[in-house]
Amino acid sequence: MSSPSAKPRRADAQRNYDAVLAAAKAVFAQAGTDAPMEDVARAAGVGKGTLYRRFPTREHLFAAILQDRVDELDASAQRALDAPDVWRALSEWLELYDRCATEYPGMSARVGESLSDDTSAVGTLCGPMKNSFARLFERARQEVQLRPDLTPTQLLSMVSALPKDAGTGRTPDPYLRVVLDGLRA
Amino acid sequence: MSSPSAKPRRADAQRNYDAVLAAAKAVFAQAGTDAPMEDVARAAGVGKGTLYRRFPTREHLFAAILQDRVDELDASAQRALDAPDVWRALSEWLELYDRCATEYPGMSARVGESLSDDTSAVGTLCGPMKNSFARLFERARQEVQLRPDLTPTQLLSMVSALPKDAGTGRTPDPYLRVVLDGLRA
DNA sequence: ACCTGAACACCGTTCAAGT
DNA sequence: ACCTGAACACCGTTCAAGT
Repeated sequence: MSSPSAKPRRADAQRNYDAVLAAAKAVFAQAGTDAPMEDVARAAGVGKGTLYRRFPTREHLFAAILQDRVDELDASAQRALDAPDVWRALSEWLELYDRCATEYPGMSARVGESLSDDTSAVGTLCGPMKNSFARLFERARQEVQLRPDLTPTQLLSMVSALPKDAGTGRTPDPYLRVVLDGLRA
Repeated sequence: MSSPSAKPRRADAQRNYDAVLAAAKAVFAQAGTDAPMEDVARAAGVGKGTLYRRFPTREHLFAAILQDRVDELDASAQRALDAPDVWRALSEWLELYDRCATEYPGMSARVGESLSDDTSAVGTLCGPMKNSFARLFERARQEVQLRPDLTPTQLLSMVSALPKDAGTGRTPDPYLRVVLDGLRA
């Protein structure tokens, strides 16, 4: 979809970028989003300086990790605009959104916090997706009564902040169901 | 209500305990729950060692800070058991709960995470309150239809995790309204 | 019994030296 | 242009020395 902000050029730099990204996914999936950056560098087989050169902050790393997922969600929201049952499409999209970072402990909560900050790396990454979702949300308003006191972005923040009970991969998530039911005016 | 776990005996120790607690409230209110422990010690006018002697972990400090509020909530839940309109009482109690730590940025999210861990300081502190709330919750079930797939503690975790939009002290919180509406089966 | 602050450990971040 | 790891900084945590 959209190209990552500024990919490095040299071959070894690209290799390191990829290695760090892959290592970060593995480390954060296993040890959560608070895992030491040092562990990521080691797992990638690069020096700490290289890690920081490619990803100036932890959050830049998160944004890179989420890139593909967010692009998919963006595309999915656009497709949903033409769905016959918009409420159903909205619900299903939110189920996808709810799961999109569950393999990284602590990630969803972080996303929820930075989502409405457009200056943050994750906030910037999510800009297009937020716009697509907002359109879907507004269209859903025309079909079903949605409560008027919640913006689309607030809804996303709320879903991101939902507890993620370990183990119980129950589908659909009871927490999300509360939100979906409560969303209707 | 219940007495704090193990208060120190000597006068100076007691003074330090109180000073640290007061300082922690001020510092965490101003700089959030991630503020350096060092800042708390300095604000209290004690050495770092004294802080750690009284509060072995950051979370013990949180538990001490929340003590009074949680006791009040506990008492309030017990009173609510006799309310004429239990659903209304439940709603109002959850509004209190929702606000109970808002002056400390990041605190609610932390409470939500440790709430179901009975071995944690905050989880232990909240034990009695959780029990009182569970009774209120079960009584509400008899009056109104509540969704069956959510335990009382899950509900509390969910409310604690709700985004706290800075500035807008809107009452009642739109996020909580979503939860309350979505709670009815 | 309790207090203090120096000492240690850990980790995020920077940067001089090297390729 | 990029990589590396030593160096620095910050802060949580411990503990020897002192009252």
